Amino acid sequence: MRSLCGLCASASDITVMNTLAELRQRFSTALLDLAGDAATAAELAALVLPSQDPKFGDYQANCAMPLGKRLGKPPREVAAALVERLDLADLCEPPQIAGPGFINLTLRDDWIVARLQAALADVDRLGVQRVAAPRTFVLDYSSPNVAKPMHVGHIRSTVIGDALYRMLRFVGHKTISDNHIGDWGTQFGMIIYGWKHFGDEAAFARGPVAELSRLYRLVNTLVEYHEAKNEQLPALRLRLSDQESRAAQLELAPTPADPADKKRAAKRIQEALADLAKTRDELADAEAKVARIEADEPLRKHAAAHPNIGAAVLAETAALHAGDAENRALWQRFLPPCLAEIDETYRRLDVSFDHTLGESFYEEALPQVVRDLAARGLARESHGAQCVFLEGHDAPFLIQKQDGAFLYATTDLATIRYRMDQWRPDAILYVVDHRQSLHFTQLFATARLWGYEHVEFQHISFGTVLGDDGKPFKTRSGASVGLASLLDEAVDRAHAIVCQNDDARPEPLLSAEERRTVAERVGIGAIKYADLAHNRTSDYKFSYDKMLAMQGNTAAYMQYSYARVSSIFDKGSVDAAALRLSGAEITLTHPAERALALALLQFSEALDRVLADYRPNLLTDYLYDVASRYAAFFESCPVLRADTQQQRESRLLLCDLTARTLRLGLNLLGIAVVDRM
RNA sequence: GCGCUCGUAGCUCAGUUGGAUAGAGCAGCAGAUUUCUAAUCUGCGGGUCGCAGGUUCGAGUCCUGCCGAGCGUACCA
Repeated sequence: MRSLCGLCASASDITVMNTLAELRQRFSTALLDLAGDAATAAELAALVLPSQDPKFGDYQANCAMPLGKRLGKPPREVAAALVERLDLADLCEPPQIAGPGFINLTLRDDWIVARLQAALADVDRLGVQRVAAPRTFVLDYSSPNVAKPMHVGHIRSTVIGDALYRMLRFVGHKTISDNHIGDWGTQFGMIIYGWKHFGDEAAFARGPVAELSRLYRLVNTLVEYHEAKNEQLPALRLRLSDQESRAAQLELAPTPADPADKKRAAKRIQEALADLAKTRDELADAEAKVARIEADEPLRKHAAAHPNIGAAVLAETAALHAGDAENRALWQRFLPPCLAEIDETYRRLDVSFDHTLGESFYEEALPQVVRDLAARGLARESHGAQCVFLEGHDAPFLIQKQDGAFLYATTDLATIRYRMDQWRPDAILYVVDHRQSLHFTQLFATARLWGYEHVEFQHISFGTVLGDDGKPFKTRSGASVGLASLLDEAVDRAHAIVCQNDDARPEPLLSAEERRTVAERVGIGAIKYADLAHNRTSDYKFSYDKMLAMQGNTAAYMQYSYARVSSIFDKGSVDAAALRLSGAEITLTHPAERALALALLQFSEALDRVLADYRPNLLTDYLYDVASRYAAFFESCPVLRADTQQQRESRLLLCDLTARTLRLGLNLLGIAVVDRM
């Protein structure tokens, strides 16, 4: 229960100064003698929420219904008693009781304006307060394998992790990002083996990473070939014949008389046929893979010359781990260019890390981890492996293999110990795809048994990036898509769109140089925003057309909205900074002004919601709402041509705050804006 | 077999500890441009929220069962 409380307190108690928090505070006070105790009052006060429909006001309190039930009184009566006790006169119009006992709240315009003026004066933070009790967060995200190029699978972890890092830091927490790269695994065995047998010194000199990825691909192909030929094909053929006879048996069995049994039998046949079809597909794939290599003369020769390549690669890896001088030297030589390559991708993505402590960093600590867990009776031997058996799990958590090698479980445990010793965090967040949830459940359970009880471990899991066919995003030939080429494609498409639109103008706005800058920001932004705008836990379909669309909830639309607002200041030769200091005031007369103002007021509430459950899409939703309201305002409220000087200045202030809210919000998501596009 | 995630408009997706008449974009239809950037905006049509029960003042949201999809499930990470 205590750990759950720790969870609830997590990152969400951000500011007592936002409107929602202020309302809840006032309700909490008013509820105290109705509810009896402070805890119940706070719980009920949490039922004050933004209204979902403007006709119910700006906020609504839903607490009278549950409280009425608790007290055995009609909810409307309770609502009336509550309104009686509320001290909201400076904040709201008189509360309205509606329906079964909803209390609808409409903010006073002067209160909204006062808040916005304060936000305007706060250049960097737009009035968002820092948390009262900062916590220390370690964020673990991106974590690519360095010996192979980053691919589409790294987008979500990198982009979501970076956005959470930025937001947590912005609201005042201490944040430490640590890129747990894979720099010590089998993939290095592959390139070491590849270098020794197929390496090309001249090619390495020309382009080390290209040469190393060639070696990686070549060795991987050969390993997979022998695996397919020697293990997969026989196994699949065996399984196929088993499944064929089972399906035949089921089909021949007499149909049961009982309807329920009959249905079950039919289902079993259906399942057997589905299994059969799946096995046939797998077999066909494996056969095609083998055939492809045998049809390629150079590959066929390599394959024939290296029949035991799989074991040999593992031996090279083991030699590296054992301290073999030659392999260590090669590792030392290969690692820097690999790191430089991924750094280039991070530079383009505008992502950086405080630390990059990969698997190799923990190599020496691993034996001690196993000894320590065994000494405490947490780990024991089973089938020759060292295992932690956990309640509620059939399979144990393996921390050392039969052959003595360590696993990523071991490294993760060593990493936890290092991070706890070094940084004493309150929370460690792992931004890793959902398929690893069992691993993290076991890892966290083991870490707690190991003594790390008072730290919040969170697996920030996310869904898969899918292609058009609804299957994991791959190239036509089935290879994973390289991240660099993905970014190139998005930027190229963005460039075409930018040029097309700018050329269509009577007077093109942008130089060739500007077009390239805009395309880079729009293209990269599109990929990041599409990722962040989807619910973290669901899969989503990757589509360049959708993410680069100008309508809807996309980076391009948000960036365009920003550019449109900015252009007003250019067009009117208005110095926004000077205007802010001029004593000009916001006045809300038009409904569209008020709707925009209300949204601008709620920026910090949106951040609260994001960090309560680490869901960046709640910020994109908010920003899209701001942009939509700005569009409505822009249609119906002339700014530069306003009726009076006072109205002109008021509207310019709203524009200024809109622009800065969009820019800050996008920056917290790791997305850059442009002044013109 | 067991476990986790999911099923919302023709398509892609939102939906805040359970809140009032379930939203957005695309696609379809109808409009707005001598422009403050139309790369835009406005309006219309479109839903048995997989199915069936249950909990309650109130269920897309929680519980149970079923149907369907994906993922995981002892020595890869």
